[in-house]
Amino acid sequence: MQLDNYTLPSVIRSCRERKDLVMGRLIHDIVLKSGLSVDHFVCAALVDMYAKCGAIDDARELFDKMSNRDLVTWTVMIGACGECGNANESLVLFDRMREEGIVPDKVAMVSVVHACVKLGAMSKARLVHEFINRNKFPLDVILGTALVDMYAKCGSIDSAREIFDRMRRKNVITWSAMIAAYGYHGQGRKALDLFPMMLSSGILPNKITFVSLLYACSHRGLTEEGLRLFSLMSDDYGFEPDVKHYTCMVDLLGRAGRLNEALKLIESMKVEKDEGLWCALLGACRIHKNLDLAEMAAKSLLELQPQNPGHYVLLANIYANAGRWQDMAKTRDLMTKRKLKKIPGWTWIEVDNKIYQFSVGDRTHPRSEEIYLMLKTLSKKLELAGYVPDTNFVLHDVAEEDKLGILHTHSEKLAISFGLIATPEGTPIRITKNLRVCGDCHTFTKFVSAVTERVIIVRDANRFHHFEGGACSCGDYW
DNA sequence: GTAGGGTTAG
Repeated sequence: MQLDNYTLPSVIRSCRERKDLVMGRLIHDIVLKSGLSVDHFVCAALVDMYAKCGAIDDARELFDKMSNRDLVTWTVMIGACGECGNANESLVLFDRMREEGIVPDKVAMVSVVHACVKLGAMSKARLVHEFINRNKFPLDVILGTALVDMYAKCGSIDSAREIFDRMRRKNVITWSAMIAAYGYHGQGRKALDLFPMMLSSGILPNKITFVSLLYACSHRGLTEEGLRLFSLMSDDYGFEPDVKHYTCMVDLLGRAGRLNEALKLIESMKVEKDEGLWCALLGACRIHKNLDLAEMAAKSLLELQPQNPGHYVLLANIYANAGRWQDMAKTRDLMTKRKLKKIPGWTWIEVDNKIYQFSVGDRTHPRSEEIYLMLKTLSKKLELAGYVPDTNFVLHDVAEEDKLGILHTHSEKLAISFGLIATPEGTPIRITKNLRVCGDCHTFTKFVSAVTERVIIVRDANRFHHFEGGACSCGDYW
């Protein structure tokens, strides 16, 4: 039989679902020979298939070659850019789409909202929200949930809650998103308070709801509550814990210093252990300086994932904190031998709707002189207030003096200094980091919030930190 | 009769 514009998209969708790029390319060849390569449905399906299989360049090439792109194809491409780490491009595409006269619908807006989530850029988030309001898009449960997630991940838990409260219809995903949001903003109590509210509104939790609840407990040190929920999950709801639930529990017990119980729990597991689980245990060993257990966790971790430089850095930091310099050097050598490099840290800050990016020791910013001057003045004030730089967080083979220099110019310190000179006094400073914030920068930022009387909101790779008056919302649990 | 959308650990 002849293939047509109905059969081909279905076949292409199967390739997408199975992430079968080889088959996908084969079908693409068939499309080219079939004469259907100008069909909307076929093309959109191909772009989507390439994007979801991680072949973003192929998706883009095909997209650029299309002569008449319709709304769905634009939406697919906008979503693909956001997903593959180029959320900025998503927003650029969104503008271009409208310039070409294509009117977005609510599904397109979800992809745009999602790009803002990835960017973590509050001013963009507000603009997109205004656009949604101006064009009177009804907040259905999916677009509403996306907005809740967007505001939370851009740093405003209050705006997220406002949207949440205004949503007429909420489902389990909406509730879970809000619970998770309180969790990563360090407001564990509020996360837990939502649970009975959710139940009384007739919504049943799923396994993800429980991950979010347990996460909220571990990040606030709510140990007993977490243990109760963990039992409740299987006893009352019949959910067998998966590795994510165990990871939250290891984190919960580990942070609380109950490392032996954490280890016992791991040993009792019937599901497969993954690197995240060992990471949680290793992180707890760092906090509580348990070197023996750290080495055991690190061994399992590096067996499972020998190519992740972050694991070596974490272990090396643990050794450094314990003054075990030889072991630290060994860990670093192992990294070199395996040709691994520490992932460079980046920090972003938005000022006047523009995003500025900093790396360690960065001098590319046009106001570099002023930034470094601010950093210098600031450091003097902080030291008078009692701040002592912790050079254990520098993993370079350099003399102590140089270490200070490197630590001093970590990307988050530069971004904060820029924030201080480029925004009005008293306004909050929001920054985003691609890695976890380092211990020294965490202390530094606490002092800055006290000395400058600014609220500083930091989104790192894991969670949010709200610094105010010399303290952090994470309660130093991070 | 065909395509695009939201939540989760470390």
